[in-house]
Amino acid sequence: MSSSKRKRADIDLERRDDDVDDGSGDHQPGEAAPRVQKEGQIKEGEAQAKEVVEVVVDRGGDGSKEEIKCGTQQGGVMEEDKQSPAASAGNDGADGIDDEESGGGGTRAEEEHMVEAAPGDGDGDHDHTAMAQDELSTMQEEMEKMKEENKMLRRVVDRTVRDYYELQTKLAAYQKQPADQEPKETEVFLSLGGTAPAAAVAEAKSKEEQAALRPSVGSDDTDDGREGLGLSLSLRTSSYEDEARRDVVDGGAPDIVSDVGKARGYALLESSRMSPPASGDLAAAGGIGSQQGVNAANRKTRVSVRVRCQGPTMNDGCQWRKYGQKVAKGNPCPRAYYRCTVAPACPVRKQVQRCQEDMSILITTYEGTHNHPLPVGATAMASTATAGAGAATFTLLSSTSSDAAVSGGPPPASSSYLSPYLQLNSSSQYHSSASPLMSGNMGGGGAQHLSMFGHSSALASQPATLLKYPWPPNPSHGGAAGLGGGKRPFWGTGGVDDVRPTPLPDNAGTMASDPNQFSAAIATAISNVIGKDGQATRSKEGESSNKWGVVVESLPPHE
DNA sequence: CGTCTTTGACCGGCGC
DNA sequence: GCGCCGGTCAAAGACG
Repeated sequence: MSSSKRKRADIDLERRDDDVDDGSGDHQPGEAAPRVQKEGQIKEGEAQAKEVVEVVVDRGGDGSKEEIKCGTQQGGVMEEDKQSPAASAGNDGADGIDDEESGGGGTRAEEEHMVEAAPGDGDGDHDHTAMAQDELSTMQEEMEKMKEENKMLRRVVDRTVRDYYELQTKLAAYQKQPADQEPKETEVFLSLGGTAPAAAVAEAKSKEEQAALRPSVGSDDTDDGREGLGLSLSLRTSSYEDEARRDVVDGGAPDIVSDVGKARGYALLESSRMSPPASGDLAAAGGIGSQQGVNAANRKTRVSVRVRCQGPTMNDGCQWRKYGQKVAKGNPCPRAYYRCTVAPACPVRKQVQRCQEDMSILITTYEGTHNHPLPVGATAMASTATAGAGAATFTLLSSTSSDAAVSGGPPPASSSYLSPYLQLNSSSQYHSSASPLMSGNMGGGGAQHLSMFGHSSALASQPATLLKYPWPPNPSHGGAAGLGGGKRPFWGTGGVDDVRPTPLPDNAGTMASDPNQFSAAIATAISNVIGKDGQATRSKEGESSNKWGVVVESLPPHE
């Protein structure tokens, strides 16, 4: 990753901080439970701040200025403000309007005041007055537009929040179903991209929702393929075999690819749990004499992540050893098999395969549960472990396409269902912290489809400070530090030292600078949310906020 | 020299 | 029972 990219991430981060302050007031990180509530409460006010954030996201996501204008109008103004200081006179006013608007103000009088004041800051020339008037009228029009958009956004957010809570309830109920009553496994599809996976979209109800929502959310976009980053999550039941097949099929879904083709960050997560692992599974994993025996248990937990990635594999923070490669039927691209080498007996494996339709998309499927402390940077497989263990840990992780990877953070103790989204937003310097436009029903047998696509980030209020320590500040996560076996740091470039408690901008920038990292983080987040059982919502603070290893070791007996 | 990747062979599950 | 296919093993080679 280039230094320029990193720098931009830092800048965005700062901006975001400001935005958060403007819009959401002061949220304290780590208060996840109240946070959930807060989401609903601030949703209206957040609509504005959201958009600001969103712009930053879009820009970062595509790394081009053009992308920026795909954001909301407010965002565009903001961007101009940033990019061309020369035009700061008018833009400052616009910026101010943004703030006023978010605060519920944004009246015409205020607007005039702003605009007139701006030139005054310059030279105060009378000739500029006429120009200012023109500008004023233009801005008034923009304001009207913005207001309309805001209304739409608020409606969307309202609905989203309602849906979310409804869904959350259903999800909890669903996850509490006894394993033996669940012959089918649950799949979770998460996609970061312009659109939801085709398979997921196929669900009628979800489709409806998306159809209804997308226009409103994406209305600001000037180009279709660039809806920026979207996040969609679907949950459904299916047979294990089907899932395996879908690994290929989904990847090949034309509509996905087409959309993905333009979205920088894309990830699809697929989490499967045939049934909760027996309590002995981990023990077996730990003692793995025969991996075969363990595999059966391990396979109960599968997480598939699709990330647009140029490298042969995405760096998810763990160490892997390739032990095989095979050309799977239906996809000419060979599938590589990796084994976790963090611990000698770790049963976790992953399969990496390029998407047939879009070679730039890497489909990584993690399988199994780690039997060792995980590097905080571990991505989906970490989540797998967590999910399998039923622990409510969420982590942000990184996955770079090549070397360096910074990872995400120790979960806020909360680990509430919402936390991932919050995390998502908190870390989405570049990626859309979309308003979780969740739709669909958990209806029996049916597919649940959660989609968070688009632009506004209903959850943007989450303080960026959550990212301050994407890794446990506590060196005792030594699992991570030592996980490389002393060979290689999990975070490529600088080794462990580099990633220590560096303040927010650094790591956040790193993550933000790599869409893949973020995608993987999201995947992990969602995976965790889905993977954990209902119990997870209780958020066993001590454990979940501890390190991964602890989580793994504290498997609920009933699991 | 140790570690990792490559690659062909082998094994087990599944469908016909 | 047979063949296909996915997954794994293990020897050989590559690399630092």
